[in-house]
Amino acid sequence: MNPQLTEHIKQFASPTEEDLALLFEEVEYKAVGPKEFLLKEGQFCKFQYFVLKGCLRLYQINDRGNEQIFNFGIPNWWITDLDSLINHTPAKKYIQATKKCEVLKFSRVHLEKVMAVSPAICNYFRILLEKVKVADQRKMEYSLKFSGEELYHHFCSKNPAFVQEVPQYMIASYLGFTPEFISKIRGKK
Amino acid sequence: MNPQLTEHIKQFASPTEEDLALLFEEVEYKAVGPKEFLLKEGQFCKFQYFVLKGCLRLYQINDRGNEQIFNFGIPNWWITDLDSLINHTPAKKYIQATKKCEVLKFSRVHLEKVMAVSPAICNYFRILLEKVKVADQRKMEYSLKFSGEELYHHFCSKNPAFVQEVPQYMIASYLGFTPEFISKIRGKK
DNA sequence: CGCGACGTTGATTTGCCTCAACGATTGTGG
DNA sequence: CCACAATCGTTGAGGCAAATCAACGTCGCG
Repeated sequence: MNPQLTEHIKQFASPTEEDLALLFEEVEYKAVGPKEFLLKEGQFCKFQYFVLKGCLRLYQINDRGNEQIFNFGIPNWWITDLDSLINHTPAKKYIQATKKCEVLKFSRVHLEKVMAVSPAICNYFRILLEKVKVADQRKMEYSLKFSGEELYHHFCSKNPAFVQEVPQYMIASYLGFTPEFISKIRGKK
Repeated sequence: MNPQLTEHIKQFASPTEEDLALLFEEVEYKAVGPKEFLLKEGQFCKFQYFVLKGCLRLYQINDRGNEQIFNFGIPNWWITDLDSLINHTPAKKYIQATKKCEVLKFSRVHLEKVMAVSPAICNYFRILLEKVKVADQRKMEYSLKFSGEELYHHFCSKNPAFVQEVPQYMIASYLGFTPEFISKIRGKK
């Protein structure tokens, strides 16, 4: 029964004590070292991770050998490879800690059981997914209406603390740029 | 109690008769003419639409006056401006029929009431949102790993029927291209 | 210290956009 | 039923933003 996650759930839904008891019936606390992997390409993803501390990234290596970062997992957020998780296919992605992390590890099987009976927990995840959808949509919107330079500055202004914490080349990858391009933007003044 | 939507829900969840009765307690069937709007910029979006027939698009006009299409609403799918809907802000987007359509109109207030008490209906929407997330993620993945030409051909091969049904410039907008660019790709052979 | 990871800088290339002019098709009113 | 406009698609010339390629600087760490 982790207070940090409990608190997070209560921000969006109103679980009963029973809901929470059921949810935490099966959970594993896990400390993760820097560069450690929670998922590698080819594995079947069977878990969702709630990030307590640190930062992880979900990425993929494309045909040209370049990394492509889809999401970061920051404290009070979830990270998983949803495609592999829900379609029961081998992952094409990696989940890796960018620094020392602490996470809660939930099996998908368990979470599905919980969601089937608890409207509160189900609603919690639904609401998170809706927020994710809005965020993704805004990202698309910005990437079309801003120039690369504007996009980078916008991202930095919205996430001033975050950009300090991860290497620049990961920001580049997340925004869909080359590391050189970011470097040139920064060199401009 | 619409059979088409009932059938769709049962593909993903197991609602009781009571769940369905509650859901359909408040719903409006609506015929929509070509180019008719279900939402315009500046309005507060308060509804989610289930598409029975036809095709709609969710789009936005950006600073340079260009249309930017985020989603299409095709039969057996939902369409709404989620950002406006969940954040209670004025919409920056339009929802417009690309042809003659039939939709079911549900108010968000009602759906939230239903989801609060029915795990089945809540799970239905959660599962759809998960699928949407996976689809969005794949779109991002492709847009980075494919060239424009490959992206277009990939889209056409995955949606052969759909590309026949909507004007080419909408496909262009959805994929993030200019109409001229698509035209040039097609001219290549 | 020396190596590897990360960042910088410059020269060059390229994929796609912009702008402009010109068909083809549809539909609408006279 | 035709004239005309509006809508949609095509084609070409030219430009630009960002990628690529390559070389070098810098920092932290075993």
